Amino acid sequence: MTRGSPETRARILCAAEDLVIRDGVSKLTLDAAAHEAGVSKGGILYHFPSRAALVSAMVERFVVSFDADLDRYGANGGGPGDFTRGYLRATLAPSEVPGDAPRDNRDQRLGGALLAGVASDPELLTPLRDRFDAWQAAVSSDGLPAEVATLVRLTSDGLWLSDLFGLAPVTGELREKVGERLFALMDEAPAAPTDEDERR
Amino acid sequence: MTRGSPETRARILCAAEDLVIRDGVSKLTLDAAAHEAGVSKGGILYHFPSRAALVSAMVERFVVSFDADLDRYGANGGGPGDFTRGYLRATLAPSEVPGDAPRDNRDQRLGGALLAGVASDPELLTPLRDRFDAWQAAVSSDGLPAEVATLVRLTSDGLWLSDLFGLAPVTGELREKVGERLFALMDEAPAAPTDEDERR
DNA sequence: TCGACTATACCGTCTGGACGGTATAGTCGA
DNA sequence: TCGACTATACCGTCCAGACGGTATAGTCGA
Repeated sequence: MTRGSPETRARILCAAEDLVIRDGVSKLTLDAAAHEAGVSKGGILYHFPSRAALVSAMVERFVVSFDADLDRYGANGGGPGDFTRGYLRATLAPSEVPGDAPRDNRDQRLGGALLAGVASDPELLTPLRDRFDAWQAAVSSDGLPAEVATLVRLTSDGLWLSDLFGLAPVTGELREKVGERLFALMDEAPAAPTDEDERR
Repeated sequence: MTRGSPETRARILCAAEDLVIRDGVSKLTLDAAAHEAGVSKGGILYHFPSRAALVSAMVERFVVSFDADLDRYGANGGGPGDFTRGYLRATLAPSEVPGDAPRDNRDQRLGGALLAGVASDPELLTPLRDRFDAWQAAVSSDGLPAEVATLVRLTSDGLWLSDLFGLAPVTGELREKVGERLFALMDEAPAAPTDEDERR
């Protein structure tokens, strides 16, 4: 179904990301992406039937990548609070790479690039929205008080999005301390109100 | 310096916002904005010398509007934690309007519209970034432990931005409970580490 | 107070360029 | 020989911005 070699496909996707990150969404034209990827315009159209398909693939890629991070950071352990802790760790992690400023981090900026790219056609955000709904559902039934878990989720998103847009990103020691506070909040939180508790 | 009547200018800005909110950034053309505002394309160019100037004015307007909100919600009282509390209240407030879902709120979506519009030319974000830097500075020297204040700021931004993009926005009771938790966090926080304390 | 002139606030049209997409012919390695 | 492209040419559309025009209100000297 998807034509072309996976390698070239990935190269195009990376090139498009780099381009958006560097120059902004408006510069993401088929010509520019082709040039950046070292591929002809026809080559791009060979892999992605339209520009929208390209952007859509970029969104898909981001979602998959963050889900993989969640796994990596133990968000699917199943214990109470595991998902929320994993979500926070996955958000915090990129900036922990030594010598790698958060704003230079690829994954971080990637998300923003996509958000921005997608903003030009709100339709393309739908898969991302669905994924976020699922994450929020997982967070709020994670064995922590829902408002504590949600607070952690929102702070993580705030961290991520402010990095993304360069809106007073929080870095270094302050970032770590915020993380510690959040972990402390979760540790102190009373045991989970489960669905059964709710029903009583 | 700014040409044209302030009324028409404001009408154009409002029209552009409505348009972006309704149809997405990519639909914000001079023609479309002119039509929406009941003005000719030439009329728009009379008020804003270029499309970029229009978008830039939209950003400026958002910044001013949020600063006004901060004042309105007592962010400039001068007491310890006042700014941070005001910031949180200003973020929470729109959803408190009865019968007005947060995603339908103009100011909320306005911000997103601008962010998105601006994403196409990262340069235009600069004034917004500067303002955010100032807000972060105010928050973190507000008489609360910096990481608590920053945490509140980030959660507010998370609330705002997830509303904005429709990324699992938090509404209703849960939203209120998150707010309460944050206020409680600030109330419980130890007294301000002042600059003098730091120097010791 | 009247005519000349100016400034302001627009309107409507045109143009040049960019961009998405199509089509087609050809290359090249496995 | 077929899949994976490259290279190039082209079409239709959209859009920013330039430009010339117009209507109206105000100014000012005689």
